[in-house]
Amino acid sequence: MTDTQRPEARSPRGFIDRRARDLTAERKILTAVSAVYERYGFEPLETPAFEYADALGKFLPDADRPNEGVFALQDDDEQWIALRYDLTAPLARFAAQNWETLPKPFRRYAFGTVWRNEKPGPGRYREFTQCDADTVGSARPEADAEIIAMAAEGLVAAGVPEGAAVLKINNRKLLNGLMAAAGVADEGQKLAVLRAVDKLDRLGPDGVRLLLGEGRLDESGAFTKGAGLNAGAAERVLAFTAAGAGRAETLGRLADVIGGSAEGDEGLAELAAIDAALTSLGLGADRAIFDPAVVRGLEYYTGAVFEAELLLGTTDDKGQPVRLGSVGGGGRYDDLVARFTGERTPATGFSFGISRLAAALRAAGREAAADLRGPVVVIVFDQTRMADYFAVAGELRGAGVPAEVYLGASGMKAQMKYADRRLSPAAVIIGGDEFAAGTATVKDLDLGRALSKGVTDNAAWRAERPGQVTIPRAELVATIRKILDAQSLDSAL
RNA sequence: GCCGCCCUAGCUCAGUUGGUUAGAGCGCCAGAUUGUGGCUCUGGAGGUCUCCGGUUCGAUCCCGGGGGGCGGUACCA
Repeated sequence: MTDTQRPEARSPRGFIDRRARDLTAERKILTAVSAVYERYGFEPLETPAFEYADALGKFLPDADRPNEGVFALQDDDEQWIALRYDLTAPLARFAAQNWETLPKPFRRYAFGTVWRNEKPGPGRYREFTQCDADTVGSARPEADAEIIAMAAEGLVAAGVPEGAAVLKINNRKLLNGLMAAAGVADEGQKLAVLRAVDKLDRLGPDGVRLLLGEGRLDESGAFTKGAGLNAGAAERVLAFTAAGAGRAETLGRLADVIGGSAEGDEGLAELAAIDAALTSLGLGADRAIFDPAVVRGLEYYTGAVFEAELLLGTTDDKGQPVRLGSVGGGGRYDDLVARFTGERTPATGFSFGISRLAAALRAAGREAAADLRGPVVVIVFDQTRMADYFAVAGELRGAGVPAEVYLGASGMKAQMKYADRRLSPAAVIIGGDEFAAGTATVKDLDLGRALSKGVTDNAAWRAERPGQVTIPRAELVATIRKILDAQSLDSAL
């Protein structure tokens, strides 16, 4: 094979490899959040990674652009199938397909990988994990409130300290009512207003004012066409987005701004009911607030919308402050199942972006050091005694201690280095002396890690053999157990 | 998608106003230390200077295009 024929070892754009550090953290979050969902009475459901493209809805592949937004391919029966881009659309399909036999309302949670064929950015990939819970078949605002409460509890279970995250709640009907009152009837104009409001956190009121009016010229020189509202209507929209305060107080302020549109009043009533339910579920304004500036996606939400925002201050690899922003979101989508059945079916749900949540927690230094632990390494001192070494590893494993026999070809020095690099708590050394005496030498690597900080002289360091004890073979497991119980990795690192 | 910037060793980056042997730090490997990781010292390996084409006696450097990355913007279920 020549050089030019060799493939380059690289992962596709927007896709990343994730190692133990990330995976253990994500699994923990997944397990914790799932447990919360189950405690609220949601049953697990797994649906396929692929769906027929028309079932996914919005991004229908056509001959020209089959992969717009989704990863799609044509099956050998000529039908387009596509990788799911979230867990809600497959749920809508499942609910429609099995509606007759499902207990209603149907409450399920699901987690899994989703794929989006779009431009990757920092912390934004084309493949990631979501954990999602939905109630299908209940129009009650309490169903929304319960989803919100569950999301708040999920955050705590995932390791977010109380007070470090907030659920922001809004209702599409308010925005619709506002626009009706402001005289916005054109659908395109409505969308433009929603997009403008969605940018409030990034551009501020002045930027949004421009986008509500004629348009805005950004620093790269690109011009974004605005919604074309007149000044009075634009100010009315801005006043609406600024109405956030305490939950009850926000409701009062919004009532003033929206002023009696039928749809707006409906939205207000729903929010009032959500407020009451949240209060009885024990969620105060420190954990769930009304924020009129929350928009979420444009397409399918019909009522309440929610967003989970992390408030932890964090920095990236280079020490730059990072805005963590949203780690999950959801809302009410009363029309999604109707796409299949023709019958309006109320539904509401919430999704966590697990990878993003895990990355945020790691960035905030909330990662448990125990996640990084390697196994106890049994040093191969004598190639002819492999059976004995495997017996030692087996004994440790039997006692529930992760352990492995070194399977490389290198000498003892390299084996010690290997154990160190794996962040192993201990190494087991059994050589000629130990075999003869019926003993084992156990080296506490954590202790060495801690002591090494103050060591400058290599000869003395080696002579001392810190944390190393030779004990009767029968006491091996107990000795290792003692080292593990000390959990000295934190102080060693 | 559009606009701008960038791409030299595994990583972070020097450097060559186009000239023949391209550098550093960190990391990696080995020895000092015959059965012992982290400190120190010594040595070593590692580069088609992102790729393809053009200009040139000669291109890592100049020009064009591709790819990848970063930032802004648009979109974001």
